[in-house]
Amino acid sequence: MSASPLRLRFAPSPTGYLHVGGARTALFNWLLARKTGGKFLLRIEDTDKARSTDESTRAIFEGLTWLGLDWDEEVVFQGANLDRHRADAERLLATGKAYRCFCTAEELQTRRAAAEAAGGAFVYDRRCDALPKDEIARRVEAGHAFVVRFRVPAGDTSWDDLVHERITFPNKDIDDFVILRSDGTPIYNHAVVSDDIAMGITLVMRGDDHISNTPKQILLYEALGAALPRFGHLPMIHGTDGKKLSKRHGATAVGDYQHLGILPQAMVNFLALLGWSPGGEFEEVMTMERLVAAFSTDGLLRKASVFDPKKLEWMNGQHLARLPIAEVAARVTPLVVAAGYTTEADLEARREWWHTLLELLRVRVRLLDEIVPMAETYFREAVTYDPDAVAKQWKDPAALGPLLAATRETLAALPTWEAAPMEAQLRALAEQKGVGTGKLFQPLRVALTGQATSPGLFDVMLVLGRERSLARVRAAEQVLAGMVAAG
RNA sequence: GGCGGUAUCGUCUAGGGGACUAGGACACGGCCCUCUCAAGGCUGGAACACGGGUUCGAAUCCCGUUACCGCUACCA
Repeated sequence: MSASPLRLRFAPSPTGYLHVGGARTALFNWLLARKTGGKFLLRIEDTDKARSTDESTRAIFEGLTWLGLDWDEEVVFQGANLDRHRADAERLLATGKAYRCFCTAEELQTRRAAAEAAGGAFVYDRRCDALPKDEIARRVEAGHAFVVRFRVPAGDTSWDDLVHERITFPNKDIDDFVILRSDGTPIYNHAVVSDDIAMGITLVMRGDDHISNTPKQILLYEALGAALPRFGHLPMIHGTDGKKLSKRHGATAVGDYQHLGILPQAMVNFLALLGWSPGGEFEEVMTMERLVAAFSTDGLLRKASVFDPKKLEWMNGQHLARLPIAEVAARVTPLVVAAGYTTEADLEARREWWHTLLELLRVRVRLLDEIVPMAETYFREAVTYDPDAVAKQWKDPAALGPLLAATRETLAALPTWEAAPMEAQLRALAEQKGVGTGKLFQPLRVALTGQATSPGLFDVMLVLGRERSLARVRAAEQVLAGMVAAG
């Protein structure tokens, strides 16, 4: 396509956390940069001093890093470019592309209210543009406050959007917008254009809530005599109720999902499929590498999509099941250590055992954190019995006690502690006792784990080890005996 | 209100005039597997917003309507 490498950017304002919508925008820019050998730049739009915080800036860095979206070159802080923004505005003033406006915010507010009351749309009437030169000079001399307004020329402004087709705005519908506040700081559209020009951005890919800003920005590029970049407007991401995603929908920051136990690769995969499709038949579960290879602006969709947490969870389960076990261990180890079950050194010492346990558990969960409670019983000496499991599986303590005793003796008699002979002997025992395997295995599961559900029984006994398994069965026998005695 | 954008199963999407009795995925139901729970396999219900055109033929092209979303600040 284009001969020179693409220069793309993600330009969030640090006024909150990294939102999933922003993350998706960043992802698409990153994907395209990596796919085409272009650059992916990061610019922090911190010109709104009142709302910008360092904490938010950090959250953006952390969020992007967690997702694996690394940026090229130095981070640009918009606030540091104030002098250039001002100089560009001065240049527009000098070339007659912009003019000073002395109307106060209060006056404007009143006129706007009046216009709306009359049922019409408010457009600035250019009264200050009609001021005589000497009057302007007099007011400036007298120190009257003024803003700088861009004089929107007549005509139409249009562009070929990368996602949409051609979009056209009649200039008459565009107000003479302010580019410099009375305190000399730039307004968004002006700062963006000034910075995008300075950064050499060749493709502006952002949310489609910026579509109506685009004609203003194009006009600014032209007035500044700069080459136009291409524009691409991505659809929004909505909540399950079809409304723009917000706090009401629960977790909206990527950090929220990180703490919920979502894997970054799952988040990336899920987000990539919101507003983009490789087209045709395709496997939905993809690695970063595959996404980069498959990504193309041709597959960009125009319709807003709904963020479905259920599908994200499913996606996470898929990635969790495919991840190399060492990576799963790296992520779960801190969690079980934090839960107080064990220490990192202990897990390192019995790495193989730990990995075996994780293999058994990971396929049964969708979120990383869900592994933690499941793993607990394998770290404890004694079993904590789940009341529901006991109520369901230990209904007949008098009959069960002897059966578990027989089970324990059978297991204890095994020359080796291996799954196959274990299973063969226990099945034989069930048959000999005239009970279905379920009638034997289910109560035994409760005896071994305290739970009604668990990985396969023989896997459980292997992980537990011979001594602990036998001890737990014996403990269960005692509990059952107590139940019989208690009536 | 004005301007702009969008419109395929509940959700994510395939589809770019005939291959569509509209395909896949998530979710939901059933069945299989089975010591439980998952995973996996099979399977069921479920959609082209509406109305006009264009065409031999429209989910696909055009127009209108409706709905939804965004913008409409000396916010970003």
